[in-house]
Amino acid sequence: MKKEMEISYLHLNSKQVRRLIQNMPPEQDLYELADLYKMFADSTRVRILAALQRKELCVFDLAALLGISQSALSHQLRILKQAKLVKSRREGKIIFYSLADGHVESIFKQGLEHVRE
Amino acid sequence: MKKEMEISYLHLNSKQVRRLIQNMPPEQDLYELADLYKMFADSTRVRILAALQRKELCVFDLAALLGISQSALSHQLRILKQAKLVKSRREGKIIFYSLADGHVESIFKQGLEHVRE
DNA sequence: CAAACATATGAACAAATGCTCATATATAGT
DNA sequence: ACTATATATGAGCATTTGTTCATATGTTTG
Repeated sequence: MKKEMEISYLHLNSKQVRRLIQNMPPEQDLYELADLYKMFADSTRVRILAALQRKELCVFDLAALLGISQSALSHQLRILKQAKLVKSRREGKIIFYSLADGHVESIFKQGLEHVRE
Repeated sequence: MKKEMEISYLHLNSKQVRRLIQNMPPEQDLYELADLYKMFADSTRVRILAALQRKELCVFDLAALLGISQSALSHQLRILKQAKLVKSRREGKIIFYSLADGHVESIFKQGLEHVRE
């Protein structure tokens, strides 16, 4: 009987690796995680979210503030809304966007901490 | 003299919006933030990072574990390494990869919390 | 209702991304 | 030195992504 080895190399059948597989988050969660972070993976969207951290803003102000076209902004807002990261409310002609919940802010802050070392 | 209005619409010159701009994180940080989250924005990379959360693994085991080609994995590991999210150490022919620091884990967990509501 | 304003959307296109295939590099064993 | 093993890398390709341009939708005002 060989005794257990401590290396993991080519040990896909060993207890260690089987346990590792079982302890991994469900595949589904990992795909959703990637989808969530995709929202933060574009500088335009990150800048939008950063601006909305302070207060709600209308599309026109957001576009001017970030220096991007109304159309590009609108496309990105739609994406962020589908991902439930922002919400909107209408007031007459104007539509105000704001962050959907606190998670966005905490994800944001966590990332900044890492970036700033 | 008009008195201050409470709506923000078309108020790019107002105090409110000027303050908002000043309070935003520096542009540079936002670009780096997007680059950081790009690493988490692909399901292959997320799965790699998830596997490495438990323990270091060699390329061969990782590929088998995740069911992806050695080449695809190697390309992604290079990307993750350049982003300083993983590190590697050689032991003979074998190269073991592990997470570079605790930030990866906390970013990971934070995202999962959001995904799981 | 017509005109002006605020935002949304579809098509088209360029750039970025992730994979595969073939090949290169590095190490170990004989 | 030769071969096998483990990992890395470059080129090519298909897919995805973000933008622009033109146009559509919705809302207020005269």
